[in-house]
Amino acid sequence: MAKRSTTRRTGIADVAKHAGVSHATVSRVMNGNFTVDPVIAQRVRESAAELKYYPNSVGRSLALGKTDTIGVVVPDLGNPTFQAMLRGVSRAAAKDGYRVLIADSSEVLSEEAILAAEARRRCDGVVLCAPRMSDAELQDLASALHPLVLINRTVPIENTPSLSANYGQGIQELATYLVGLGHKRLAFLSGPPQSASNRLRVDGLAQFVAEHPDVELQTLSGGVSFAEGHESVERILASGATAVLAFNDLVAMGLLSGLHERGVDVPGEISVTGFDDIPFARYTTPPLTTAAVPITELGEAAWERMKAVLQEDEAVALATTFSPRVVARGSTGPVPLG
Amino acid sequence: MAKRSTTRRTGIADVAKHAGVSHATVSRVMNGNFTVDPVIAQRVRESAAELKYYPNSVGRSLALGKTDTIGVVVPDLGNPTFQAMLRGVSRAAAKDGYRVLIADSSEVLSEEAILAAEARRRCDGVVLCAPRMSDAELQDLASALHPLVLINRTVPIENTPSLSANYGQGIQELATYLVGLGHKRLAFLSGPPQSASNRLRVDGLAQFVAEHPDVELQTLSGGVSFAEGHESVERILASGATAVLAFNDLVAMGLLSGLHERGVDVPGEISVTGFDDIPFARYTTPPLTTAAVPITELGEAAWERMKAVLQEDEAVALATTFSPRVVARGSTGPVPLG
DNA sequence: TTGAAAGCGCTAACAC
DNA sequence: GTGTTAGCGCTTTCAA
Repeated sequence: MAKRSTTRRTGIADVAKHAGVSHATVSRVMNGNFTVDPVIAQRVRESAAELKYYPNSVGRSLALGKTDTIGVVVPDLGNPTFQAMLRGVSRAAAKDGYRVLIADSSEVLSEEAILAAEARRRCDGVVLCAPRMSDAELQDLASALHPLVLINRTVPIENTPSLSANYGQGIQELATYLVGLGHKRLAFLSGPPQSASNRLRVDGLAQFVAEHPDVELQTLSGGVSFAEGHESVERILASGATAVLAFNDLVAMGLLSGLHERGVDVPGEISVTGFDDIPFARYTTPPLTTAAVPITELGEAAWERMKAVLQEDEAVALATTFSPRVVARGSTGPVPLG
Repeated sequence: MAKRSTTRRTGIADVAKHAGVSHATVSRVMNGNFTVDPVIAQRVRESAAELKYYPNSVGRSLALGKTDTIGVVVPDLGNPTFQAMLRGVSRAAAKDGYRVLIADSSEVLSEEAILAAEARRRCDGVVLCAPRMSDAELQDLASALHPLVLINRTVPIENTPSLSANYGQGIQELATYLVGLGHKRLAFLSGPPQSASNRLRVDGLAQFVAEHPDVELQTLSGGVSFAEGHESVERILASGATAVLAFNDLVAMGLLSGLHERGVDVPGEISVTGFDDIPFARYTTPPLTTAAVPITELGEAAWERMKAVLQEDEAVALATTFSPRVVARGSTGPVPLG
């Protein structure tokens, strides 16, 4: 038996009694079923309005077998990239009457699978943003999570669409751009080793170096945050590189800030690139050259795929890749002389 | 009758049958009720594991009359301030086993009340972040929304706690700081007229000016975004002010960027302050002087109040105010000579 | 066109 | 300690 709160909300039964009809009829009216006599329908609507009746969505969900809600699991709600994804998913889903339940794993790997499973239990499907778990674990979980959509993680799983940015291509284009400016000594400030998108960058750069034997590339362990970029200034300067590819814009901005404090001229003495093109990138000093990842669109596309899976659409695109676009701004320039 | 999908998930009845007990016993075991014989409990757990059974949370919610979910309504998911609030609420709620459903009104005023009401129908309570609706509308809605917690909006409503930053005090402290540096001609780049937090700043500045007759203050209509800050450069320069109080950090950063492009030295020729202390504020060039609003803590506190209301705690603090703290950085300096 | 009744999956009071 | 049963609030089939 249900615990009833002190002041019960008005239910379908109250409206039925007030309008002098059965609750089935009220249900029909509330759902716009036109088989109801217009006069009665009107009376029901008036009763509903008078009693301030709104259908209880839990009861509705139970009867309908759907919640009109999807779960979105993100590694860190404080990260602008995931915020933008979330916003894309949320706004797109809202247009179709769906809501988003958020699950923030706070970068705790062991929480991720649990959160995802829990989200799935409450929702009609789940979107996993850049999941940190292993391929094997993801494969295992997939069937329990279905409908499942992956963002920035491509794993071939049946019925599981994925949307991702082509980080490998993006970083290659940035490198190409730098080399075009005359740079031969590059440094890559890498992200977390377990990050799939970091691996894509590493692989992309490896390919780039293979194709450009005259270019020297050093990889320095970096991180994902301002602070980590800021802290790597000394190591970057010691590396002798004339251009730095930072893992992302945050790291690049931290680096820019650190270089500025040390009195190093950017791009006069060293060029810096970011990755993502977060909103702030254009407002750094100098403005940051970066690879723009259409991250909000990725989120929107994730919802479109989810919708298709929910509608059991047979023709769901499986893996979709978005190409980053180099945005040349002031933080990069010709290689310094001498 | 419920629409059943092609592959039904395993329900409590399946486990009951498999373990040879009643579904009530399964329920007891799943809820850690210790009145069950340990041997039987173990058998049930094994059956549940084997069948990969997880309780359906919609059924659970209906029976228990609660969803363990709260709704958070924000005016704009793209705004760092609301992102930080959301993160605070979400993480704090998660620690107590609650999840957050997001509702982004995209600054569309007419959507706000609808979204809030809809969120309330699906959740155990709602948190309204900086609601744009009128006091009257908010009053009307409050009882339907209860349990309700307000962030950055103080309206005396029974049972409705509110958490807010003291924007009036914060802007006065910034003004005091600037005047301490010798500035006498200030400009305020204001936010949206309908924003409650803007009004608090305006009122705070009015009081400040009243107490400092030697200080001249001009108010220029600004906005909330980078772009709007960037666009106001000319008007700021034309105003003749030696120090600018921007509505928030975003506007200040846009302004900083515009001034830099125009070759105006900050703080040599003009001082600029922001408001909020968003994560990027310390990384601008020069680093931004601002009033730090403990926004994530506001979100966390909002959850604590919500929890108290949900537990029908009699002693819920009603209006809690957080004081911003001036963070002096490089974007402000002594008034220029001559 | 409408109402009675079953059922969605679960919890909890009650009886044994 | 365990099963039976009655709901939680809604949708939908079926019969009238």
